[in-house]
Amino acid sequence: MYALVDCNNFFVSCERVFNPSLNGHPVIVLSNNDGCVIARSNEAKALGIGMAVPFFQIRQLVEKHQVVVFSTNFTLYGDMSDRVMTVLSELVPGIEVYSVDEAFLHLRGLEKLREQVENIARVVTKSTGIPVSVGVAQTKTLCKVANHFAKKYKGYEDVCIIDTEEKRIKALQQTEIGDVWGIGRRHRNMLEYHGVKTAYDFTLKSRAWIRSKMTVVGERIWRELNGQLCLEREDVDSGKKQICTSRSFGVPIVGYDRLLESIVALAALGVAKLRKQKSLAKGLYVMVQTNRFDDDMYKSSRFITLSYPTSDLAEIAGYCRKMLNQLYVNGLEYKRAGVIFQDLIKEENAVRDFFDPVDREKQSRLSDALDSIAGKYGREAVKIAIQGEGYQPNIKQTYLSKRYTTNLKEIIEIRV
DNA sequence: TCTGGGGTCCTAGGACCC
DNA sequence: TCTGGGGTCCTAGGACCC
Repeated sequence: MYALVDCNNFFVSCERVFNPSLNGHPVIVLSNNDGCVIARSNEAKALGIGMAVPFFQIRQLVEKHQVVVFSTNFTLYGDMSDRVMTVLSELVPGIEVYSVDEAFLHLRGLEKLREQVENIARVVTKSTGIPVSVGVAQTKTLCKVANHFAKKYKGYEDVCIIDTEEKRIKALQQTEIGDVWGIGRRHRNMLEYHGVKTAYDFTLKSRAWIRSKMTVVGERIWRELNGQLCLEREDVDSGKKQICTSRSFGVPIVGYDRLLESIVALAALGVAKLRKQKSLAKGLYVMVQTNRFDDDMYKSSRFITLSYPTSDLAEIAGYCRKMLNQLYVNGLEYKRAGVIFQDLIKEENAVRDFFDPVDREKQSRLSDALDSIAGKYGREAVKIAIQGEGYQPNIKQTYLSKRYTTNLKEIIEIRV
């Protein structure tokens, strides 16, 4: 049996841990640039504040109901996520971290299932302050269904278990097709057009029909809902397959030099992630874009395959410049840019090439030195010249909370 | 005025090879 | 007149997720 543990309103819950007076009040967390809503407390949901709604559209509502607003604080949420995952991994034989606020657990046998799972939830909340919901079933997709019920209906007390055929059918009959994991807006419309309203209707269609309409992706969902496990264990050690760093700019960027600085700064963030998982990139992708809500939006990208895989920022910055030369159109206001590293390989699998013009040993020693300085003094301490002095992240964070758990200067204060 | 960021997986279709 | 066909690799883009 699998269990899906999902942190309730995760980012809001993180803020509440350090600010318990927020309990019972409507709270929301905003995306980068304070652009739109990415987390809501139950009270905020009850006010009708939707997910991903632009902040400016709900300003009045926020003022009227005194909704407490936070800018996104990923340093804090990332650290809290690590804590939750650590606690979970100590409680069960196997864990697959699926996202910042969710993990699939491999349960210990079937005995006292409910007791076992309730205990997991209790321990997590007690040791981290984060409330969770748990869905238990035979397949991951059914766990998602169960989790949905655990969240939706008070009666389950945060734990829903689907362990009989009867419960499976009943749960699927009460699940709208659009709420099934893996069914997005497109497929929902298509399925509803064909009379498939619930998850149960979906399972009654023939496998061949599903496959012809939705490829193997749909077929997997169909099998999982029917109780056949097909989303197997993820390879935990594999690391990310691509690393993507992109930003929207609060203030648009004009001019080649500023844009290049921003792109290299994004590449620097990506390189940090790349080096952390000890990978090298063979493919590099750079993207620039003007305002996506304009009719005449300009969006363009370039991809190159590197002759020699690397994680060296100076070298990558050189490629960024080459690609930007091809992408750049003078006079535009750029609102967004991104750098993606693809075709990642592990450092230890890199093959030294006789014709490689770069001394990789030396380059690697330099990068290691930079990493260790960054480790002590922060990523801002050392930069390469092309990043420029003037580059600011250019991000609005009006309602930022403190980094309670990772920065000594911002540690929680207790007054008595 | 103001509209996120980081991922995964799959397919179609072109290029190229034998 | 008749003008192969199968395999593989690559890339762009769709769809979805949190």
